[in-house]
Amino acid sequence: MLTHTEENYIKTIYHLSGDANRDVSTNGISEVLKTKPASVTDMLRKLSEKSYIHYIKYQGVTLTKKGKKEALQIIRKHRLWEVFLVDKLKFHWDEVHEIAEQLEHIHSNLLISRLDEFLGNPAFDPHGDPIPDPQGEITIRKKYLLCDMAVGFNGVVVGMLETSPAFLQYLDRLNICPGAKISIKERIVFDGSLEILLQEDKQLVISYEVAKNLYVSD
Amino acid sequence: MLTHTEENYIKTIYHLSGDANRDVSTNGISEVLKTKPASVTDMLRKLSEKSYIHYIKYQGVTLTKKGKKEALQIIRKHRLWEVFLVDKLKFHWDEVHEIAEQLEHIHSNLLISRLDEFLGNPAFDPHGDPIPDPQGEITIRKKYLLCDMAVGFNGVVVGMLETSPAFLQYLDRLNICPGAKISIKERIVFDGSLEILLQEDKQLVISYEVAKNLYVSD
DNA sequence: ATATTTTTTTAGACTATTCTAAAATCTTAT
DNA sequence: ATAAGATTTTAGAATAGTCTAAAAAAATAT
Repeated sequence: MLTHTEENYIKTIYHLSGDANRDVSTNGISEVLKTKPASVTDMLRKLSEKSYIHYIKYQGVTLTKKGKKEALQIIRKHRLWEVFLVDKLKFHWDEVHEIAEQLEHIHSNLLISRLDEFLGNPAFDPHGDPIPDPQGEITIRKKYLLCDMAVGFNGVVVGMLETSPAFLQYLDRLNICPGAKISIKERIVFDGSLEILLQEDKQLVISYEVAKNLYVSD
Repeated sequence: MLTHTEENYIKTIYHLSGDANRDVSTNGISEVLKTKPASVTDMLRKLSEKSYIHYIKYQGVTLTKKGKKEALQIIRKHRLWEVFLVDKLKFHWDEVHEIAEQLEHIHSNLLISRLDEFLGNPAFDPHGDPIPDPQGEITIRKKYLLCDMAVGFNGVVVGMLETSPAFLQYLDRLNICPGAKISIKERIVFDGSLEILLQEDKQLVISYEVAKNLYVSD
């Protein structure tokens, strides 16, 4: 069984390597995990021995099939717990990450399948990210920047490019959050701002700057 | 902040010392935690330095006020999670302990108060044990062995003396579980067996041997 | 009261994870 | 092509928690 630390490294490698399974750098990992590169090297040797990663000295790492499977299980747990925290315990979608970071390390398959069922088998977490199924399959949902969509577009908010507290607070004030329904009514040519309809009832105007930082999907 | 290990030691000392805050032995702790006495000694020195326990070499330990407060918080978390697992995720009351052992170490006061609220501020866990309130106060509920109660008694099952799988499985077959309402209709003089009414609708007879191992409260 | 047994502690060592400092390797700019 | 700079690895050490073996203290039995 993996330790919390090993799980965190695997998860970080997954996030850094992206869908394309690109090579991940030692420094990159150390930055995310706030450890020194030397510590990362030690762990990489260990994970390589346990065959969770492909690792060649000085050349970066990728996850093996086994490692990727493990990463997806951890992400599945993390995102299911986030849904629990937001849907059931009324947390704001923006304050659940740290708690889910702890909960994702609870070991019990039965717990996770029961939780999944209890939550109604959600496909996306409160940030709009897909929740891997028990086999590690994820529903890929193409996402676009709102600013690139045409008048008449109709879809849902699935995330933000910019994640500074200032931006998130502003969005919150506008009632824009992941999962919110959004459609484009008009584009103001003068400054690129958009007139939108939110949740099918609130009409408002958002600046091009805001639209440039909002991911949507249809 | 305490580590998982430190929390486990504090919790164990609390459980071993009981309400009366009796002195706890090094060997006793090592047995519960399945570590060697030498390891316990090391940890006791550490917890003593952090003033969670009163510790004099060769004389056993008790919790300080600070230690007891900490223990009660951990127990509060453990028992609230047990309620969650049974009430919401449909676990059997007898299979939740190990998972709760992990969940009790999640650090977030907000999480626990939200969970408490979500569960309807329960006073007892699925085993019938009291859940400390946020200040660490516990509702003490006097418990008796069912065999000692008179005909006409009316109350609830709050625990078992014997906890072997065989006994628990048998109780399960009879639908006797903590929280179940129970009243005594008649006592058979010949063998001490009891005719009882369970959950106000099921009438059955249980042996003296069974009644001797059932805790009840009114 | 003292010898024996049990309990507890000390001393020294191991594993996991981290660190610092220095060496090795790779990349980039000329 | 090579020097300078950046990245990565190695070497050696620290901390938390555990262990074994042996010493010290307490409890017990005659």
